Amino acid sequence: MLDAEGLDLIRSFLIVAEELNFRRAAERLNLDQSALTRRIQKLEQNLGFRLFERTTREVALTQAGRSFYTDNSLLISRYRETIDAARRIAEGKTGHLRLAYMAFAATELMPSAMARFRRSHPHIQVSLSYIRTQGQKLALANDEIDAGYLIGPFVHPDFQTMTLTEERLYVVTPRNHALLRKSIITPGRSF
Amino acid sequence: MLDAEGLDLIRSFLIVAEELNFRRAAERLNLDQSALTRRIQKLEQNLGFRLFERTTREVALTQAGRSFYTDNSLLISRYRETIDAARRIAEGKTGHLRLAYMAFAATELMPSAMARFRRSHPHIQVSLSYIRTQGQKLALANDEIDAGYLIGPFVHPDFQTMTLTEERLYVVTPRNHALLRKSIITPGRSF
DNA sequence: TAAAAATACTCCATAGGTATTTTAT
DNA sequence: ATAAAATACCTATGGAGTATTTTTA
Repeated sequence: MLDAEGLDLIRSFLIVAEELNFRRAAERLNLDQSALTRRIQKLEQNLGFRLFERTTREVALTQAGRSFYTDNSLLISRYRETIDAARRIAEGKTGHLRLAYMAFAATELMPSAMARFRRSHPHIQVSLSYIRTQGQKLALANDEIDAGYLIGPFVHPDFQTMTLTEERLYVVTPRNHALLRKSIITPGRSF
Repeated sequence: MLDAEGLDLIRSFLIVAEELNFRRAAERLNLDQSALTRRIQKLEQNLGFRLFERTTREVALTQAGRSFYTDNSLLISRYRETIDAARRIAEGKTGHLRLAYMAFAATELMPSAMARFRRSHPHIQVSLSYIRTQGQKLALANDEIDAGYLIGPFVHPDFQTMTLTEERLYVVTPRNHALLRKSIITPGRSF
């Protein structure tokens, strides 16, 4: 696994700190002892302080080296975890879909789509929230949701829409209401 | 400050993720745009998945890239902190001394030494613990303390001793005790 | 067609290997 | 005398710059 790529110096340091022996550490790193010596020298030079006290007979961490070791062994393993997390997402083994819906989609559209999605993408975690059209537009803009069922039209360069269903509008009045005598009714103040 | 040495790829990624534009990111990194392109390519190749979706017109994070960014945005600064912490120790600006003492040192020796030490090394944190001679030897071996006031002799290749004071032994007896008639008294069962 | 990312090519710095020297026990 | 780290020297890999090509809105 070529994980901590680019962290060669730090990784080398950690190994030496564990082995306290350049030759063995070099072996573990598949590297020549002289190269490892130079790596550590370079790291120490970059940092500006010594990490090891060494004679040809004994290698020991300095106090600063000890601190550097404990701090960074955590850091590297955390870094590896971030890679794994990202990889899982890349491979579709996990993920998160934040979906909003409103009344018109609550009974048929959303539940049946959800059922299909759950079947085809079982590793994706889905969170649902009930938000109405205007709220969804805000939520989309604020990156609080990834998609939503809303009432169109909604035209915006950053977003895509797809018409899933069309519904006729009905006017409901008392019996014999004046509007019933008109042949065309326009939405507005008129009624 | 040549701090994040070796974290070039990650740092480059973070900047591109912020700018979402290779040319601008390259400028921020004092680097040629083509070099930056190659860095990201290399990082992606190392990781094994794509971090950006890019056309010549638009650069966007992939889901995995987004995860990688949020997880690692603090990585560099955390790493810098580990360096600073170690450097402070290396420069003697901070540190920790774990000191043990026992009765004979509690009234004069230790307190006055502590006062001097505090003055000369105000950044070093000192923790004191009351442990008797045998316990101190164990504690030293287990790296639980750094130094201690104990009753010598104590000869061991891993440790150094320094005689701070010598005390005469007195024998206390009831009046007219038999021992008072001897001219030499040897410690042991004799009394 | 214009602006941005990707590629081709060259050059140089740096990192690694081999052989040797230094050092401490 | 020996075992380990450090150094000298050489080579090769890889990363950066320049110039150019490809791509898409």
